[in-house]
Amino acid sequence: MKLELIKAISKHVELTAEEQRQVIHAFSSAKLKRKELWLEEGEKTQSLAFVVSGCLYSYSFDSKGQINPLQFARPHGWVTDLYAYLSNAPSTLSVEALTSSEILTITREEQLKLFEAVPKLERYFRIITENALVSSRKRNLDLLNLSAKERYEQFISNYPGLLQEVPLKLIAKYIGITPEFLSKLRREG
Amino acid sequence: MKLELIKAISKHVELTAEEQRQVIHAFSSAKLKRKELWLEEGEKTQSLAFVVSGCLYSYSFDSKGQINPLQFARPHGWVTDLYAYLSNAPSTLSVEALTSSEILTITREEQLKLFEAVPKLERYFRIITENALVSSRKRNLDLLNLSAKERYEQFISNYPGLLQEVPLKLIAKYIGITPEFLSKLRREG
DNA sequence: CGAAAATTTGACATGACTCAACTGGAGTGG
DNA sequence: CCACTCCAGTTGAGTCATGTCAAATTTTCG
Repeated sequence: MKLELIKAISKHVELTAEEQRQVIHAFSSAKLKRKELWLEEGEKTQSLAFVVSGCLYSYSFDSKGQINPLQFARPHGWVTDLYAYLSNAPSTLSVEALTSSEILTITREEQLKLFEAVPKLERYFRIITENALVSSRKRNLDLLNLSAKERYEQFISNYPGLLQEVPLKLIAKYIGITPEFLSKLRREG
Repeated sequence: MKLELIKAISKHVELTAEEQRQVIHAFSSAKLKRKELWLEEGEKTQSLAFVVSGCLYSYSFDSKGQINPLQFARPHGWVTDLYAYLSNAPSTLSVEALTSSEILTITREEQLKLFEAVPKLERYFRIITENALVSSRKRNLDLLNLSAKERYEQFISNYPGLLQEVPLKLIAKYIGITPEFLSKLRREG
């Protein structure tokens, strides 16, 4: 299963056999059942997860205590509370498995060591972070400019298949509307 | 003025004198007057700007042809159409000076060469991209969870001083409301 | 000074929310 | 295998935050 990680990295930088060995060595693997928490709000673990299979999502709680999904992570994606991961603050997010999932995890400390040992990885993480930034800014734009209905349609086309795995109320929250209103949008087609 | 760039980079990675020389060599400097465009929608320049002094902002046009600000860049900040910069697509954004400004620019091609010559810079750009991603995700959350008034207050505290330099209609668009409504919020205090 | 742009105001319209009630399917225990 | 519960999803009535449009006012700057 660690091969998936090497495959993902190889899309952006080429690793020698020795480098691959070091990368593999730095990660631990784990399995999660549906609804199992990987990261819980308030923890201070500083760990980053690569999704091999399944689907996770990160969320916070809004002012009314409702779940507020932030990011969905599918195979070959990465997930954590980035701010907490980088700064060693206690996590403000939780991360939970939507379906049973396999992940590979690395601690911040291990990652920094790995950067020293395999500097090419700086490039890999620079690139995926750049891509994540492009998506996040795109999302900002969509939130500002699209109507609720357009955001829903956008979501469907951005995450084909997620509609089957994710309860509608999470999708509603993710696109910034209430479940009731999403229900009406769906009825009207 | 290129010293400012070295200063900014030095906050995250240490450069030798020779590396500093190479960095400085790769950038060109430019001055912009108020309202002058640095990057125009549709161009294919693949250039990245570091702000030495002044203030720039990037924007697109919304469905009604209104300016839609995306990012404000102040001294020690970076700005470009990131997607176009990375992928060599024609730019969908424009970048304009809000006040007379000094900037340092580098082309994508030069930047990639520079990464080969000074690998430490991969780290620098990884770090600032990570930070930008944290901010962008924070902004997503704010857009989803805060009321118009709260977003305005957030803006004021995130960008102290920008209120003086930026027309209110741009601020309104940036926080996702109409200038009329912003006007009402400000009256009510 | 005068024109153009930015900001403000007010009347009215509407997209999206709230709340409460209802429906239906998924699990659970007897 | 049924009865029960529980939660996700749906509906509808009423409300509220924010938008629209048009006009008045102020500011900016050539």
